[in-house]
Amino acid sequence: MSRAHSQAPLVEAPDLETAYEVLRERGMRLSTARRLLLETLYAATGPLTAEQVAGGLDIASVYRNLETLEEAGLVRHVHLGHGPALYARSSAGAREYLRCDACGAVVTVEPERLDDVRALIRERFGHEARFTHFPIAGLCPDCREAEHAHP
Amino acid sequence: MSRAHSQAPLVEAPDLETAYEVLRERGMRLSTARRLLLETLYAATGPLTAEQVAGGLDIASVYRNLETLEEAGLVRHVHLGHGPALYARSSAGAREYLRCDACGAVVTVEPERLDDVRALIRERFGHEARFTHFPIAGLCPDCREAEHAHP
DNA sequence: CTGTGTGCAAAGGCTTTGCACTCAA
DNA sequence: TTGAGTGCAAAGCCTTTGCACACAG
Repeated sequence: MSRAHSQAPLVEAPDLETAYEVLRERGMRLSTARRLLLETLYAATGPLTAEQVAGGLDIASVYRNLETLEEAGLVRHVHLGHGPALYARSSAGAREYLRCDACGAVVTVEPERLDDVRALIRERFGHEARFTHFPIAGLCPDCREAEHAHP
Repeated sequence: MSRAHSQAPLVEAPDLETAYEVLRERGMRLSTARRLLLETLYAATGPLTAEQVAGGLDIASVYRNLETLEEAGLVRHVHLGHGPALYARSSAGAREYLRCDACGAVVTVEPERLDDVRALIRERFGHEARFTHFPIAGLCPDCREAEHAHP
């Protein structure tokens, strides 16, 4: 599956032990691969591709597990432009993204900083906007200026 | 190429003849394939996949031409969720999109209706948001309600 | 011991590239 | 006539699936 899914409810697991506990509670096995993925994601400073997070594990298992961990609410993925999806632990602070179409620069922001944007969109369209899975696309300050210079 | 490109300046070509004229002015050939693609896109009521727009033409040529026509400012493509990109003539009225992550529903809106959203984002982040190439993702009214019911 | 999770291999969906031929200008 | 544009075939990138084996519980 993984097509057109609403996001699984996020789980607060501030550290690895808690994350393992979440898996146990769900009756999921704590395989070595699973531990490794979680370790990598918990150590990472930003979102990683499946390949980056793999670290020698088979890529098919990596995708399967990332999906599973996402269903468990421990992991989230985001599509930044073209290229592969990026994965991160879900309890990692800032979780919404802006991305420059021109240079690819990505800004991560806390959800609260987009609450009034969300409110405006919701008032007008009834749509509950979320920039966690797909970012706000557009032009970053630099590229906007550059485009203004050479139009 | 086609990676991380800023959008080509949009060209107003309200009808096929004008579109052909644009190509001529650019010194581009009016091949049968090119005519066919433009005819299909100008006849379409909504954005189409490369395959839908192909109509018997070789898919490689279709992609090549869609890119070329996009550079000429006559065509634009949008990525609605996963799945293939969708192409449309650029001078087709409404041009920004909202999309439901849960059910896949797409709403097309005129750029003006997002101007204040854009202003808010721009004030706060300096980012010039554009929902023409990647939509505003989130939950449509129905799915938001459904999620509220079974959380 | 059981069946969940694993690696390996292969396929699948979308898109791009290489190459020789064709046709618009 | 000539090189921009074409179809065909193949590859490329990211991701999923099928299957037999392995290991957590």
